[in-house]
Amino acid sequence: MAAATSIMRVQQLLLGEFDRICRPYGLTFARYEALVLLSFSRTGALPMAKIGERLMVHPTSVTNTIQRLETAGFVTREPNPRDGRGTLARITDSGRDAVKKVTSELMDAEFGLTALDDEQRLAVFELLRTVRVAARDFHTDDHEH
Amino acid sequence: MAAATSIMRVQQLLLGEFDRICRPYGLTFARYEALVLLSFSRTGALPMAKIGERLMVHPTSVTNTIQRLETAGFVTREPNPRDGRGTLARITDSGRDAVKKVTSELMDAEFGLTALDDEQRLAVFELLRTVRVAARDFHTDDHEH
DNA sequence: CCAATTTCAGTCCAACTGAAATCT
DNA sequence: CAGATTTCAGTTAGACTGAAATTG
Repeated sequence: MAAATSIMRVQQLLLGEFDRICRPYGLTFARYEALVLLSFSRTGALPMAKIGERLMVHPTSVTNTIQRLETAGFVTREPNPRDGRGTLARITDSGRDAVKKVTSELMDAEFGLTALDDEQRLAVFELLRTVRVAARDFHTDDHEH
Repeated sequence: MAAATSIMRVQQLLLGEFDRICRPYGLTFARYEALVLLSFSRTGALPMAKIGERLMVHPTSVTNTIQRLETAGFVTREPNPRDGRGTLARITDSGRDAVKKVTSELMDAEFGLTALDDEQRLAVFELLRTVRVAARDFHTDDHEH
């Protein structure tokens, strides 16, 4: 129980710090995550469904997130040329700029894990990677109703 | 960054499983946490402000949480005899029963960390304890005043 | 008077459900 | 046609702000 509680609590601490850093840029951490995903994609654009799958969020949440990012000028929407049903979200130059600035600040804050050295952070990552791999095994298909 | 991302993601996985277990009892994980805090207190009752401090939640969130737990019959409210400004939330027998059942189910689910053995869970706890201590999230003075 | 405790009214973000529109 | 993709309307939980009432 102590391990699970610690994860919940540290996440709360991290999210607070991340949101504090994101706020001046008109972002929340959830929106920043979507921007990062787009910034790392090959073409700078991804289908809405793919974004939801990668970030493990509900399709309607993707619509909401992208709509807010579009209002802020950080992404544009365009029809998916390869699937008439779909929409692509594309990161703008302004969006890439915001990602760069926020990421830089997050790195300055050492991602909220200032209390750990590099080796300890790696240990956390490796331990939790085991959990994530196992969880994906149990949720191979999220699309059933 | 990978460590921070892992913590965020595993928390998401854990919270989903915890909420799924809590739901049949009319609880969310946040309300369950408040009940656990009360169940472990010496007298079964705590001031609202103390609950918020321990769970690191806003005073208005405590009011909201306790109000819902009261509606469900899991806590009662009473004036704080030691401070006329204050209110005590007291866990009921029904609340203790719910905590017992949910905790039992959480233990059966191994707290969502089935992929880790005992030693690994301890490692996670120790690493994250360092982070929490730095963030002053550990209350070594466990006695109420 | 000032500070602390709690509550209320209302806002915001995000996850969700159910349904609809559009397209494969 | 069935199935996939996205959006819309509305609900819910929770965190927050600002203000008020009460009391120390």
